[in-house]
Amino acid sequence: MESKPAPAWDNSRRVAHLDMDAFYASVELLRYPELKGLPVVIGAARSAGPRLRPDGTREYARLRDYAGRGVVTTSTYEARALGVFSAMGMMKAAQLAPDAIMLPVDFPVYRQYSRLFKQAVAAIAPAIEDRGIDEIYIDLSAHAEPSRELAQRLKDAVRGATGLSCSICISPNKLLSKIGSELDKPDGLTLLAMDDVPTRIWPLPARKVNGIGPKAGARLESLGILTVGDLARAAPDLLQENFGLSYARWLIAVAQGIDDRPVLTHTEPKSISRETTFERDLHVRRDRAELSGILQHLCVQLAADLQRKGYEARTIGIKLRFEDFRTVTRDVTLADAAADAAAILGAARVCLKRVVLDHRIRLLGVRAGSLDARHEPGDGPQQAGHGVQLQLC
DNA sequence: TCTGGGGTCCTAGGACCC
DNA sequence: TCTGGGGTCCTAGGACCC
Repeated sequence: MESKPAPAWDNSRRVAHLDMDAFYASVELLRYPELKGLPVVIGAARSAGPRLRPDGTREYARLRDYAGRGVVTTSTYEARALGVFSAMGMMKAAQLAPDAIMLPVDFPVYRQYSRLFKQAVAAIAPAIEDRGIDEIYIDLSAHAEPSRELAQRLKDAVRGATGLSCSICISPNKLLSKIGSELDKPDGLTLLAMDDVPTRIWPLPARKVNGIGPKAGARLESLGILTVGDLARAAPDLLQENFGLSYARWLIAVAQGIDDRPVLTHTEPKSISRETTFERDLHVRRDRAELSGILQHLCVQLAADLQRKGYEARTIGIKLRFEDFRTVTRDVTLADAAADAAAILGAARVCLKRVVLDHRIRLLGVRAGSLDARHEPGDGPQQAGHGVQLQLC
């Protein structure tokens, strides 16, 4: 019995990527079925939901009525057909689709549906990696059932638990499954094997690869590399000159569909943060009181998050975004880990003093990093995140 | 019509220690 | 006086993702 080194990829692995279709929008359509078939845009956290008319029908806000700094969180496929996509400014979306229905985001409801679909999947396949509210990876290597049947069973379970459709791809790794789950959206079911890479992956734009973002995509394009296939044919030296050794190596592997990352069923958080973009840019001196109050509020919220989740932080950081969109961060390591608002605020103020404040500010954030699991209650005095005298700036 | 909020990972320089 | 290499921590910024 010889022991062979692990191959660069393992065809015996089976990994699924499951992605809910237009998740927030689809949840809203369950609540407001009369909106089915219409362009609907979810965003505008500060706006109100639909109003009930005296005759019992609902009156919805239109995108044209929007004024503010929000971005589109999700849109229905009908809105996407009009050019409205996630992360687009709501004001721009309003230009493209003024008559589209506008709804505020309702995270508690989406989280509830998120739990429902993940529980339904877990009942069939428990090795799940959480990738946010609307998508997961699933390690199916231990299952015997053929991929198509298994994928269909997962989709049926999700629909049964939530009434919602999802798209799923099963392949030998996370990279391919992530790409594949998009190929047949919505309500998709895609199976990919390593042999399919040249025919099904190479024709795709390089930007479809998870990890090739706007910057790398543009750089690749400037080199004449438009598709994954172009990437597979690119000279390694050219890639290394432009992206550095480690990213170049990763690009080369990715172009062959190679990805060894395991499905991580449990991870500890590395940081917890709170930030807010103001409705108008604030002036450091003239709006000092308001800024102070916002900083204090963020610290109280962050302390509550830490305590609820059972962590304390050894570093505290701030984030500022100026009116010109320039972003700066500062952070400081504490002598003792902390989870209380007063300590966080004190550290945030230390950070703030290290920033030259010569522009109006549009965003302020506070971050807790280097997290440790907190001692069990009863180990010592725990400070509450409220009721403390907070003196600011 | 300027661009949310919550994260992860990587790079890189300097401090500091052995 | 000048000269090392390695390891780790701290800090800042940036790319990327959902």
